Amino acid sequence: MNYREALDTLKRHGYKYTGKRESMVQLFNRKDRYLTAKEVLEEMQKEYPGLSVDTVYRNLSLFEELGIVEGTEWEGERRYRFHCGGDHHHHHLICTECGRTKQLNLCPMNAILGEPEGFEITGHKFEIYGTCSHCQEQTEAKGGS
Amino acid sequence: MNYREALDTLKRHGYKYTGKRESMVQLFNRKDRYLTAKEVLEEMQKEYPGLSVDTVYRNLSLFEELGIVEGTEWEGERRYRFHCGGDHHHHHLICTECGRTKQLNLCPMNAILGEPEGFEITGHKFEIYGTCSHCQEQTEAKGGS
DNA sequence: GTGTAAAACGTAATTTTTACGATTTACAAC
DNA sequence: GTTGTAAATCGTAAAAATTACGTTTTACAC
Repeated sequence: MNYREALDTLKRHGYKYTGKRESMVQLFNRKDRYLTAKEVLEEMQKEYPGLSVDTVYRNLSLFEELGIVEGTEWEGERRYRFHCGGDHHHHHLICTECGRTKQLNLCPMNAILGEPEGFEITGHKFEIYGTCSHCQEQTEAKGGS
Repeated sequence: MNYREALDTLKRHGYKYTGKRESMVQLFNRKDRYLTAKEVLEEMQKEYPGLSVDTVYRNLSLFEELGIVEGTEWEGERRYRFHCGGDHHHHHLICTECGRTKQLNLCPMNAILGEPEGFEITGHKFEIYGTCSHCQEQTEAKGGS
């Protein structure tokens, strides 16, 4: 997903092209990582001071529905990032400090064929959590002697 | 994990053996599936009408820390189930309707060796969501012609 | 330019989780 | 068995995340 694709997706589905939606798309394009609703709100309020939380949550849901962003949750909060990788299915290494990700070209579901009996699969989640090199450096710098 | 093991774990770590903790252990032992804090609260309030939410959350955290229960989250809520499988690492098929699980003897982390560069792994999550046979029947019964 | 449905505002309600001073209780020592 | 004490629980409130909704504003088709 890129900037133009995202706005095209909105148009194609008949949604209006507002400054706030453009701003949100730009935000996700700029920050290439998972963001919480709160982070999105705060970032966007720099440009739109009186921005309503309703607008953020509503558009986050819409964007996820349209595949503009992909959502997940960890540590009790829902998080979103620009939908990467086009159509090819993948998973992520996720830095729990900053939300940055690395793509994983491996899906464990390939090994599941025929496994479950009497269980209708509707989805799956495979995520590896940790600390990215960037955040490791930051921690070392702080804690260093 | 079983009933006696759970109480032994509490004793061994010097925690007090209260009626409420026993009741919670029994609850998880009885319901062999993921429960939300709210469900735990409501079930336990049948036996202890004035039960405080503080007690539930505090003990859920403690139980998870001691390995008596294992926690996860989906659909915006934290959930807990009796810790199964002793020491051998495993994952679950999870019914998102009722929280019942099936054990999966497969861990995708085996395929990751050497994969991530400059990324310190601290945890991972692999869960398959769906509808168990029990809940499929219920839906069919309701929606059936 | 106008009309209209969609979007956003402003604010409050809901829901989940955490916090904390006061009270009660488990349990060890006597 | 009684007693002392730290831990556990209560009762309630605060905090945090999310959802809801009537009103106002705005994008955009005509």
